[in-house]
Amino acid sequence: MLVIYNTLSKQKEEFIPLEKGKIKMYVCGPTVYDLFHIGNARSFINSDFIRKYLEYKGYEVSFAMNLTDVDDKIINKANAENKTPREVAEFFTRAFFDDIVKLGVKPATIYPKATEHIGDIISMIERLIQNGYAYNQDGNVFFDISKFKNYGKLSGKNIDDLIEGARVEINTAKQNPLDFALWKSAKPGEPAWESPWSTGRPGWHIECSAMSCKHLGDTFDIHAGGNDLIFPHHENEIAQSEAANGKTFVRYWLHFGFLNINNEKMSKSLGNFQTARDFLVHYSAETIRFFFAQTHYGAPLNFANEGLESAKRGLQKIDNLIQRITNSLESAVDVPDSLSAFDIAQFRTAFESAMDDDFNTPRACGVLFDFIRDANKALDAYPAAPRQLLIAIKEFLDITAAGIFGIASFEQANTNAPSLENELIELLISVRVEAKKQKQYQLSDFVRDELAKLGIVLQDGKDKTTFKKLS
RNA sequence: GGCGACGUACCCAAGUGGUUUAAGGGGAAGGUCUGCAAAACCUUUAUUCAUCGGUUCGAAUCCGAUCGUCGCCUCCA
Repeated sequence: MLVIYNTLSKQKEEFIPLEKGKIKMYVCGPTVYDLFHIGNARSFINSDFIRKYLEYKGYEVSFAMNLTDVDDKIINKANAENKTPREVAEFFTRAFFDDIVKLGVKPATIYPKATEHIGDIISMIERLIQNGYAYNQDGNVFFDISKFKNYGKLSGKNIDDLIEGARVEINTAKQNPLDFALWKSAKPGEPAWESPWSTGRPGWHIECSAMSCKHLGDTFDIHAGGNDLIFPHHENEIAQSEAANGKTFVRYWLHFGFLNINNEKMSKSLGNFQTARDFLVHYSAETIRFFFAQTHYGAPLNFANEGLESAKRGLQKIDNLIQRITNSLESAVDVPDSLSAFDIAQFRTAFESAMDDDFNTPRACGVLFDFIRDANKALDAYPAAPRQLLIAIKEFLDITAAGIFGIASFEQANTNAPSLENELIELLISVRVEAKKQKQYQLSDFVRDELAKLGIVLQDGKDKTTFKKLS
């Protein structure tokens, strides 16, 4: 049974999709005005874990992620760089896709863009006005939160407290300081579309409502995003969508904890961020994915060098087993009963029960490492590598480490399959073995050291020397 | 000011009433292997869960207080 913590109810709930076997899922995507940072990457990668696990469970997942390509920040950036907002948006949209692929994130089913849904947005606003939830003030349309009785149900805020809070800006055009813009009339030079109210552009929140409803339906299963979106963004999405459609908007809300740096939220406005692109110069995608997987998606996570180094080393344990399997598969012998001594099904069950419990990736990682330890032990028990056991171990790793987590890869494992390079290395190894036999240790150490300089590490085993290429 | 989250070993981090006298990763120590190393693998590493009270047959887990950290209330994943 899959259980998900729902922000709306503040508790774990059994997950039952609206339509059997199918899941409609929406994650708030980027505003394409800059490269995204690793804090943003945390949301994308956590969504990726969740999506891949749901697919592993056999669900057909329709996964939509919006691209906000019209926004103040894009306009500002364009002005600052003497470009059109469209050029800025297109440039960073491409950059987004490049980086997401490098991070090993499976592309969403659809990436709706705000600028391609202006018609849907306008018709949703029209419905809101018709239903009495919105008003036009000199070409600006605002949502009237006093008309929506459940306003605050997601974030647990009450309207009076919010009004008292000193931080709500007074905007005289609004009837209530908490009302928010659905449509903004454009200033000269800004991107703008014709509408019944003014030549202008959509407000921030409405695009998500219009696009998610269009592509996933008026009611859909999962909506995820960063913790900071709970209020006001998601609160406003609920108000708009439910006021326009008269139906429950989203059934399960999940929110990602922040990536902190020096125990402070990493954010564009604080300037304490590192772009994902820059990060990938120093570390692999597998490292950051594993680093994220070791903390629950909802908990805050401090981004520190120590933690990344620790993740990087931990990953080697997985790689070593993959390397071991890849190398020994060729010379493996048939041992049909080799499976009986090692109960893989038990690990599969443990892995699933961890993931079924609100996508508990840290616990699932624990299962993975228990598995690795036991798999090594099981293999040690055989004088020659048993094919059936190797295949079963590989299968488990393929599903978990390589598949759902994307923190390891059999494709990238360096094989000792014949290639000129590998044969040359083998030749040097046999020279070294010969030198060792004759106790010419100076020569054998020379071969070892020189190969090490080339990134090839020799591993003297019991009766065979193997090698490993460092990437 | 309002609302909320969190505080578990040297570091990171699961566990939220008995199967846990607390998973897993890093680190450290020991071992196997080795000419020596390295790598790899194996083993060990918290009677204790911020502090103090309380509830309970039984708590890291529930309740209260205290201290500390962080977030939202403004754009933000």
